Amino acid sequence: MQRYFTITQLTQEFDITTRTLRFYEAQGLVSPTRRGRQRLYTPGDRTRIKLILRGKRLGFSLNEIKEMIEMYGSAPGEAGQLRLLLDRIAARRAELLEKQRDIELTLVELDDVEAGAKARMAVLETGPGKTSGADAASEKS
Amino acid sequence: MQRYFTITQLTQEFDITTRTLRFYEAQGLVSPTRRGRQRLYTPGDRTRIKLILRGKRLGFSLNEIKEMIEMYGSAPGEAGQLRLLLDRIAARRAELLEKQRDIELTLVELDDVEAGAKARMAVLETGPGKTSGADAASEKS
DNA sequence: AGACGTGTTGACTTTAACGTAAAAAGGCGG
DNA sequence: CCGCCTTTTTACGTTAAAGTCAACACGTCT
Repeated sequence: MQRYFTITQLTQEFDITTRTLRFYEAQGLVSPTRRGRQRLYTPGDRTRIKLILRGKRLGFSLNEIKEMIEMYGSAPGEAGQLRLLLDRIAARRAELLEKQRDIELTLVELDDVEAGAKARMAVLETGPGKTSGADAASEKS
Repeated sequence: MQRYFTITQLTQEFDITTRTLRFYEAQGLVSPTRRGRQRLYTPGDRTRIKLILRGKRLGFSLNEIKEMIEMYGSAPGEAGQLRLLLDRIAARRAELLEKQRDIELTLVELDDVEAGAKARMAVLETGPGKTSGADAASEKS
């Protein structure tokens, strides 16, 4: 079990550049310890990086991701702070649910396009008889 | 039933600026017709705009969105083109499914954080007895 | 005709998220 | 000790996606 990761190990694992990791550090998203000048990433840092990349895949900005990560480590004690935290959680959850709906809609549409394409493929293979005019433009509210 | 939308109608409906719509037009994402110089958006243009915004919410770039929209309108006839189209559809679907998984993971984590916060709230309300050391840092592979 | 609101075009600026290049500092094998 | 490699720091460049600003073109209300 390896205690620390070097920067290049992580860049290879996640297919990113050193520039990216240093940039994330400059933005306060990770804070690797140092041996002299050299950065040493703990397994904890590594999971934070995974969280960052996941956030990016979902289209969140680095600032938003930073907020979310800070939620994770937060143990603010005070009641007002907790209320605020709960609000932020609710907001994020709403965004995520919207994204879920967006994805499902998009998947359905992709299915439609694929079905149409496959139908045309079939026609081409069996020899073009007569072009069927089934063109679903899908114009809803 | 209104035949056309003006640019400001759409900016108000979707909460974007005129600059944005003109930019999308410059990128070839929409092509409103003109009455003189003025842009007139059809219901079809309007749905395209909805598609664009949905794509943005999912973190796709305008170029990616353009590709996807072009898939929709595509009836390329030729077999090679259709193969290529099917490949692209498969690729997009894979991305979307990954995003789905990412979202589900994130939702679970949000649930965790929320549960922790609510627990601390409860302690604060009933009067702090003794701080329970149940701190789930969640360090998985 | 004058003023007003709305729309258009063009140019310049901004912001996020890195890329790229230069120079110096360790560490390490021969 | 020397050369080589990785890492670091600093600084400037780039790209996508708009924002901002200025000036001009319409239709129209009065």
